[in-house]
Amino acid sequence: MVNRKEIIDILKLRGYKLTRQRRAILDTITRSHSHLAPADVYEKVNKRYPGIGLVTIYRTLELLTRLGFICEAHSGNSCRSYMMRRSSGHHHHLLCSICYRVVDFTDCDLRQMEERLTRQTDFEIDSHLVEFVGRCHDCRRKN
Amino acid sequence: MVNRKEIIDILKLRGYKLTRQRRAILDTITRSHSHLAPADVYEKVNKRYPGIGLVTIYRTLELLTRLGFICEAHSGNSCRSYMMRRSSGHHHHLLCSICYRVVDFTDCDLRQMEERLTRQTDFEIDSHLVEFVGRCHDCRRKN
DNA sequence: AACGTAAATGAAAACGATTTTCATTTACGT
DNA sequence: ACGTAAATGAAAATCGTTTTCATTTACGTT
Repeated sequence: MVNRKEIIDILKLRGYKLTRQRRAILDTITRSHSHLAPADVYEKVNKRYPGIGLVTIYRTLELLTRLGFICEAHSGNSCRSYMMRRSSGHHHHLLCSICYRVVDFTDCDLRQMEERLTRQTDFEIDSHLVEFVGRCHDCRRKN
Repeated sequence: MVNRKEIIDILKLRGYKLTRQRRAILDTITRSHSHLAPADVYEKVNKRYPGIGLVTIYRTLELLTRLGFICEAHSGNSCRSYMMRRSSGHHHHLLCSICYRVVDFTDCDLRQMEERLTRQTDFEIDSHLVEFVGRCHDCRRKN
């Protein structure tokens, strides 16, 4: 996983300014282990660093996604929620539907499936989307 | 796959009225082999059956989803696009990113993956989302 | 075949999420 | 400390979706 320090270095390197707002958003997303919709990020950020606009949240999320530091989830929360990219390479997510916690996993057997599908359908497969949704240990115990 | 006739019978049976609009929308979705965002459905429907409102499209898509006749795609087109449910049981989609064609596949090895993840993370897994995105034979040839 | 009724529709308004615009502020190299 | 281009915030615009409500329609009953 890329840590906050490294991200800041890369931002500098690429000529992006290190603003109070970007620090705050990075800090918040790094700290959280959930997948967060833009509005969630806004709320969380403003608790610790008041006065940061929603527009800036959107712009920063867009930037961090473009640079590959965060990635999207499709199931659960909202159809467009973000979380830190913890594993740098090819990986997928396991989402808790109660606390929005995210667990990454990298070892997927989909290559075989992909090859089989390519053979059977003559598609040239470019990408795949895999997410598991469940309830984590802690949330199950609380219910 | 459930055909148009069967769907109409089930609608009647459950007390839903068979309106011009519902017929038109069913006809259009059944005919198409792509995944369609609500706006796409609206456009297609109105080519053949003019004068059907977008609101009705939304309501009918909601109904057909609730009854399980159509299902959603998350990748590609829009984060919320619909297509006929062709296989009735557990299945997944392979989407063409150019013509929006959809191919269903049922045999996935995810049970094993699910079990492994359950063991490793102590999540109780409720569902999974799997989609492959690629370019189909025809679209590749055209480029 | 006409009637009555509840359900379905359409138009407009409301709504929520996201994007654009533009004037002001800020980070950072000089 | 200064200058400049980039970043921000507030407001407006835009887009997709939902709600409201008056009108229309499908369909069971006479």
